[in-house]
Amino acid sequence: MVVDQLSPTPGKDVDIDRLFQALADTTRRDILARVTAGEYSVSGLAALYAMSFAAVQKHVAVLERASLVTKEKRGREQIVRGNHDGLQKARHLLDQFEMIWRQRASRIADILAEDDERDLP
Amino acid sequence: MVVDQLSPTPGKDVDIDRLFQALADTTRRDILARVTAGEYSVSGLAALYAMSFAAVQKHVAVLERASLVTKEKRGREQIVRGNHDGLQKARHLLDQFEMIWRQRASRIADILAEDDERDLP
DNA sequence: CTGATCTACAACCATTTGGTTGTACAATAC
DNA sequence: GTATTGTACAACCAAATGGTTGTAGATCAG
Repeated sequence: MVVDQLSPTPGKDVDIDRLFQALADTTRRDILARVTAGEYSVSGLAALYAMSFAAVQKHVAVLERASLVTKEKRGREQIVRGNHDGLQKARHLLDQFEMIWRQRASRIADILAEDDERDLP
Repeated sequence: MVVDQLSPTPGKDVDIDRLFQALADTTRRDILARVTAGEYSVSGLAALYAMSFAAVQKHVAVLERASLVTKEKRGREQIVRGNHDGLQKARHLLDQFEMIWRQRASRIADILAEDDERDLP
């Protein structure tokens, strides 16, 4: 039975830091949702928000560095697409926390079960 | 059939920003994992990391503001526990992105299906 | 009571972040 | 050809972040 396995890799995990950091902004989450649903050029995205083109460009760069998005040059435009793998990685991370939670719950259940045994002859 | 429903609530969602921001740090994720698995006092947590007590205290505060953790005073100690609801909220958010992805996939499937219909008499 | 422990909070500092404007260049349109 | 569009990138700025030290208040142990 595995008892303790909280941080298999101790040390800064910059990739995951970047992943959640990228998700920690409303504009970036909105961009991610849009490019996940369909294709957008950077300027097409920029037209949607009340901020400069450069600002949107930076947001896309943050998403790209976090592997949540990919860019591909098409003519003079840069097409942005959602990257499913990046998303799944984030989801997987949160699922691990859910697992830890359930492990704790079952450990508590085990303790209760041991109490029951003690009551038996 | 729902076609477009990317941002039902336009505007800064500071709660979700805080949620992912809180998750975007290795130390905080480690703290979260530990207090999700069991109980820790703030000083008990502080003993685990190569940084000052005040720094850990701040990390716990960030997790608390993000509703990922709760604190409860017990004697002179402050007990930190994982908050399952906060975690589920984050997971739910990523599940929504997964949904958007699948909607896009099925929309593409629909287009292909329409092509098939055109081929039929 | 005295001393040790646990916590809270302020002040400070370096770095990062989220935004701006401006410049430069490649690809398209006319 | 020239003009326009889409992008990249630098320089700058205010605010937030992640860390420090120091001070002060509660609570517990002897």
